[in-house]
Amino acid sequence: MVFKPGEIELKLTMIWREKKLYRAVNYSNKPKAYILIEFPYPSGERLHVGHARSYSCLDAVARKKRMQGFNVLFPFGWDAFGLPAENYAVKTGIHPAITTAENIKNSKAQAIAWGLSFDWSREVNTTDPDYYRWTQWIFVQLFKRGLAYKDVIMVNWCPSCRINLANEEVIDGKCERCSTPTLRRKQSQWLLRITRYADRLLSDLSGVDYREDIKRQQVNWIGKKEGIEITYKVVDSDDDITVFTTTPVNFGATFLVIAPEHQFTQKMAKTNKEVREYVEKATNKSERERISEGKIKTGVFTGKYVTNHITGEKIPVWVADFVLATIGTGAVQGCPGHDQRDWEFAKKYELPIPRVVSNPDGDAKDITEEPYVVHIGDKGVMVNSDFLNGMDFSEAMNKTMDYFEGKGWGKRVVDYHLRDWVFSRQHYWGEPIPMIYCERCAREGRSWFDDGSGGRGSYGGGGQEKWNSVGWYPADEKDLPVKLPPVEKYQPSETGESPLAQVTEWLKVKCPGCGSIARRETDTMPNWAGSSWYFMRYCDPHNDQKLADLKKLKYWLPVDWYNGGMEHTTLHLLYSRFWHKFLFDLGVVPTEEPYTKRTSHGMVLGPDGRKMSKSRGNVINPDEVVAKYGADTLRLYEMFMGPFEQAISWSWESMEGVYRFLKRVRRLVNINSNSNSSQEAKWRLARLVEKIDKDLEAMKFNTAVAALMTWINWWGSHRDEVGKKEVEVFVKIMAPMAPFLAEELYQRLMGKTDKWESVHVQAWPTVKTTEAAGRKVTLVVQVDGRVREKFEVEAEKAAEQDYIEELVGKSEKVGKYIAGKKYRSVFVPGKVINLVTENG
RNA sequence: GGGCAAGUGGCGGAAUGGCAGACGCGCAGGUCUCAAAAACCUGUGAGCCGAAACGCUCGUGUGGGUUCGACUCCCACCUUGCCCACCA
Repeated sequence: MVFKPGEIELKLTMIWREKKLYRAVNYSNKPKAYILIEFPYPSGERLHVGHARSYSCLDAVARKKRMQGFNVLFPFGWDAFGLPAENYAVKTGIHPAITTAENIKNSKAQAIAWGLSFDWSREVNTTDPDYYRWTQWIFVQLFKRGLAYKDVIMVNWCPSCRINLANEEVIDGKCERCSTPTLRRKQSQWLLRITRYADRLLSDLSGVDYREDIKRQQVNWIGKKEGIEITYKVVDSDDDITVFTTTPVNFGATFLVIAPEHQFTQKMAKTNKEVREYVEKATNKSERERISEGKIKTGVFTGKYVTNHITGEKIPVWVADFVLATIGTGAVQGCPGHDQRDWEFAKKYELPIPRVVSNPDGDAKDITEEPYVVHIGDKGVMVNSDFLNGMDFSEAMNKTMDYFEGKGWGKRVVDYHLRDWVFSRQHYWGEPIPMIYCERCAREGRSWFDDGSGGRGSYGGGGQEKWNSVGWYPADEKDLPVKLPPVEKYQPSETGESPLAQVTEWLKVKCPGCGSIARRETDTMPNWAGSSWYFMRYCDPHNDQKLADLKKLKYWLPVDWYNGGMEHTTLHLLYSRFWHKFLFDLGVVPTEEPYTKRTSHGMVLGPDGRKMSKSRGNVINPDEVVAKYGADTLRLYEMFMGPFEQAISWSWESMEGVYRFLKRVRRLVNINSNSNSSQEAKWRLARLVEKIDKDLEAMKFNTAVAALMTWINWWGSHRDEVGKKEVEVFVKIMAPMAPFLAEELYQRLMGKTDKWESVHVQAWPTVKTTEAAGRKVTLVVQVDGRVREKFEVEAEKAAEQDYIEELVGKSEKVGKYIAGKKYRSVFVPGKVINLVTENG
């Protein structure tokens, strides 16, 4: 008998679609379950086996929950803006919208063929103007609340892609996409003030159920640090320099170092040739060069001094490129005894290295031979520090902050590793940033903020504290979306301007402020924009009045379970939490946090154990698997291959094993003709139902499949013991994992009836309905911790110590070991009895 | 340099305080067959005793500890993987 999954799967797909089995119903009185998987980029390569893994697993969860009586929302869509389509357009001249539509069509066909139970009526596509209208609307709200602002910043420029990259997109000094070393250059960019939400993004983590390592990564990325900003006055000058520190080592500060980009450096460069030359050299270096030069410290003395408040000593001010302008205040006080970089710098330029912290466990080396590096939380006792002497390192920090604040030398501040989000891209295939710049208003000092009733200024206060918004207006909300116009060339210009800058007709727009001719913003949004709120749109995907109706959002949000890649833990997850909190503050969404629970899947590696890539030739095509073995085999194998969160290599042999299993199930069900089941069959099945339910919730898909296999193995050798009713139960619990075969077998079991009913809308079997009496367990007898005997007893009896002791007393085997010895017993009901002899 | 995770048969892995190696792959033997494939059955951590059964010892990276009992908990170390990183 040859098992040909293809035809049957196609037939069932058609029926399921027709019956609309997977529709999520707004406001149903069933309990809701919103299960979300990250929507993919529809690439020309289509969906790969990695997608199949996490989709299959979460689909099994969604299907099970549906059978358990939940109103399940399990939606899907496309994160379709992105470089591949644009690069393809640059090469071929074909509009990205055309390739994107084609790719979506193909990828969607795959998802359907895999039997994923998405509610396709809620499909979203970030490149659809009806969708990005609301992405733009959110940007406008951010602008109006002062959370979107323009600033000239150093950006990472990829000379090959001709695009500015966010810091997050630069890996090892190289472009994330093409691995070309990036360069630094200045550009005016839109930024989102995510830092204003840093505290809430951090503290609200305590209320969500994210996997521990995911939480930790978010905490580290936000990187909250408490410290003190100390302002030093430059001797014989009106200038001052502010440093940030988290350590109480002021008695050991023997110099100051400032970044090449620092204001005071720029000022000195005008008059000091050495400084000028150093700055030029340093700023021309690419990020990559700076990193690769690593530990070799270079610097130049400015010729200026400041006075160390606490020691009264004159200390020199240096410029060095190991100090980064974007971190802290762009200036540090050098405490060479207790910081690796300061120590190397002091060694090279022969600056004094005093010790102000001692190691309570004893110092091995002289401080000029080796620094004693301490951070808050480390062990350390203050020395040579006057009133701090003898204090613990952390205690001394508190004392120092109080003391400096009291003297007016500095103030306590909280600093974050998190930076504001660079939101501009000079690309075509992205959402146009819906802003308008008017030269005339700029000249005359007008902006959206001081237009109208005057109430806007208070919103704008936050925005204007750091940038000059004059001349800027958001597009009128009635005019959204600002649609992408057709262009002739998709390539960004050499100057780094977006391709949109060439579309003169589109550029020209009436200024909302003064009515004269103004110019549209030509930058587009980054990839992260559309994906920052898509889970809201699924709740109400066709709304043309709002991004989604609040009542529907109240019903569906928060997402109960969100699964996605570990690589999105710091960026996408943080960005979408930020937007969600912002929209919560506006009253647009009903909850503070978007996702109740977040999990992550592991990668599927090639058979050689390495990441799949075209160039290595180790890519497994899921379509090939489906064509040859059927979708159920693909699904079940990807669940079975190993722990969900772990990276696993593809193995054709293991996959064959799963295929064999499915064939066995089919045969056993088809040849079964018993009407009654044995007691053992019943309790085994009851145990299986419980196990599958628990394993799917705990994401232990591999052991869930193994449990199905164990049952089938038992059935195979006890064929007379399984009756029709139990076969039906088995088919039902298999349905979430192998939906096609389960449906086929269920229909055969039901026979021809007037009313066709899918297995996937049947109630999930409960232990009660399967009559789980008479269950046996193995009780282990140990003597001094070693296994000496096993009893097969009924589950209830296994909990009775007297009964077990009696059995033990009768056992010859055990008797051999305890003969003539006194012992006491440790009894664990249902599991083990350990006889501990007195001198054993 | 920092953070996180993980080390178990020939391989992927199971067991998270109570029978170590579930389940699958692979391998060996067998049934069916003219033969092969498929399918099915049996065995499969290492070692010892033995004709066999029964039995015994060792065994989850290394060393220590807690416990009646440790792959599981604690301490130290070694190794690997991933993420972050001149973060003041």
